[in-house]
Amino acid sequence: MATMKDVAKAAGVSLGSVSHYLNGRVSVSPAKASQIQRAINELGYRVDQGARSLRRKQTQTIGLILPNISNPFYAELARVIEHSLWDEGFQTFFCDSAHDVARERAQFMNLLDRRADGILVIYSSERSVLPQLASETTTAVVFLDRSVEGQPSVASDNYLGGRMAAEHLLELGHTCVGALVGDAEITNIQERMTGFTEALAERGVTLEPEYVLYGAQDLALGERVVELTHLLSPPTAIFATNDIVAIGAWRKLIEQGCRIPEDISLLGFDNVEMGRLLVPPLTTVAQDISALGAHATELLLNLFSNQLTKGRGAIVAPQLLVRGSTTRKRGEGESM
Amino acid sequence: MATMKDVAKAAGVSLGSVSHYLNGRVSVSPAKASQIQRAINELGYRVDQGARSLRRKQTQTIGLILPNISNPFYAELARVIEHSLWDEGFQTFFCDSAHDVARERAQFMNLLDRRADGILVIYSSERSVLPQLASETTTAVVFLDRSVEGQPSVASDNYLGGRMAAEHLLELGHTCVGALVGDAEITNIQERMTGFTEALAERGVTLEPEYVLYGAQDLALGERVVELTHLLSPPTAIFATNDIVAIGAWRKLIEQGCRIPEDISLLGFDNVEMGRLLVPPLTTVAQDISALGAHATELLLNLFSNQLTKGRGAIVAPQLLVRGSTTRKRGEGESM
DNA sequence: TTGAAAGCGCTAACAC
DNA sequence: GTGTTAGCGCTTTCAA
Repeated sequence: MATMKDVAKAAGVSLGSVSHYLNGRVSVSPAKASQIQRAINELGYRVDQGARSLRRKQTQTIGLILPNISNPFYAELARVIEHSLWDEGFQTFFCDSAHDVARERAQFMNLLDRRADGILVIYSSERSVLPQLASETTTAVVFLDRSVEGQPSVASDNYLGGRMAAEHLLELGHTCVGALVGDAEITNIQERMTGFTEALAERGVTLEPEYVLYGAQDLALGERVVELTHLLSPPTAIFATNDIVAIGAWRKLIEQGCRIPEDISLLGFDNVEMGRLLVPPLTTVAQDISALGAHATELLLNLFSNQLTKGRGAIVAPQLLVRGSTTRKRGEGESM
Repeated sequence: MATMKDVAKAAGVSLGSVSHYLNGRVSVSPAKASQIQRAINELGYRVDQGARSLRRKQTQTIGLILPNISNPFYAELARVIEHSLWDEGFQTFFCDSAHDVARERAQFMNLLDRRADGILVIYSSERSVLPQLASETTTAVVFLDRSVEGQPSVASDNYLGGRMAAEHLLELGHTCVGALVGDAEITNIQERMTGFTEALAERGVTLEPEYVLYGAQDLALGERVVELTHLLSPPTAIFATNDIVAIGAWRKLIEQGCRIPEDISLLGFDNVEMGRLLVPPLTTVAQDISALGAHATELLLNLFSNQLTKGRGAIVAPQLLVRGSTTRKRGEGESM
């Protein structure tokens, strides 16, 4: 592969002139410029970004660590992030941690070794060591989808989202509600549940412990919804802390011949595309993925270019999307 | 950040010894080794992979270009690939081309500039210039999910998959069938349709032009399924060339009060997770994503490490997954 | 075993 | 404007 030296020789100029021509910071005469360009074309010369990075001490790369790219919520976030990063001239190093704390740690260190200019992380679990590692490095790190104490982080207002879910159900007249809680140890899920229960409590409704099921954030948890419908006095509405769980519940309920929303209202969180496609489509608390991604990349880029202070972050407002899976409690009139 | 030079000074040894210790190819005395290790710990030294790459002329990075990470089929493929690459000591540069030929081209060149050891590509459309660019570079490139003439490529046996779909429908007694064809210009889709129509033809069934709808590979195409059901003699079974399209059709049919599979059988291709979750679950021709990913990474790694010849590739067998969305044609007996 | 030194491909002072 | 040069952090030959 041709180097700058080869180009200089072919064009009959000095190495420095080629560099100047390429970087445009120091001007070169039109005559030399065209000679250089011709040599570049002839040799098919391409700058070596690695060598350039070594000198400039800037790699123009960003690392992205997330738990599972097959989760459509993370995939969409990754898409948005890659786009804005690319538009800003950065390449994305993609790391799928597979919900594995050790792997995640190794990926983080690897990113540091590669001198990534910054790292975006959606950590895998509360046992993650990344918040700790982030506080020990000088590399810019932004946490996404979870709020991390003392570290820059960008997340939805999960508490508010939880409240929105509860308020929607209350307005529809539901007073006996259940919940499916996936990955309850993760702070964002806790915030959703706090918002949900507090809003219920304010209207005198309590979420009874036997009406709450805990588990991993997956379809299997949703399918356990039957444990709720088999209760003596089954709930008339169910809140799932994320759409995947809600979809698992949807599937099980339909299979059991249960009508949604006539027999039971179902409400999710995230606004994954698939929820829209169900029949009936899933009512959900939508996270603004574009805003999440935009804020995260902007914050990260500011962090290492403008030397912004660490510890700042952004909270993105969620939005209730009322679709077909929730309706007024049976027997309830139209009056509030 | 500490450099090797700093470590050498702190340990009281030469720069070379530190390098030797780190790389383990030249042995150092136990005494020096422990001094060096101590210095490394004290300084929190981490090797600079960029500098190492410049010397070794190997970056241990692979580029992955795909049209849209939000497509669950590509997401799953990306997941599998990132995993095997990581296990082999490679980092993945992720590029989402957004189905944009110009963008895809820029990403490819960028990967070349970064001296990625290899590039894995699922190109965006038949107008893609990547097959051409790949033939002009010495960097290892493997095409995925599409067969490219004269270039190493890994794909499913789409022709066979198309045949499987047709044979399944024929065995169920369907003789009046329709098809929803997404992205018809892409070779893999053409192969699916060729297999499908040929297998039908062998049993004397023809796929009439008015029973075939063309469009982009998305939900909207699926929703146009009503154009088929409104025909005077509507098809009793429909083949969608991929699951996303099939899901769009599923949704529309259910909405219209059409019963699946009693009124109409529906068959997809890919085996996206969501298909399994519908009620009834979608019968589909499954692509073996793990095998696709494993073959692709293995081929790519061989290409630049073992200097294998270009032009080789792999074909992965698909598998018919009979689920609830297809059934025997109404009025047909159990006999074949 | 150890260390000195050349150099990977590039940038950016610096002097002309 | 142009060329020369030091050096980014590392690997690797080569002598000692």
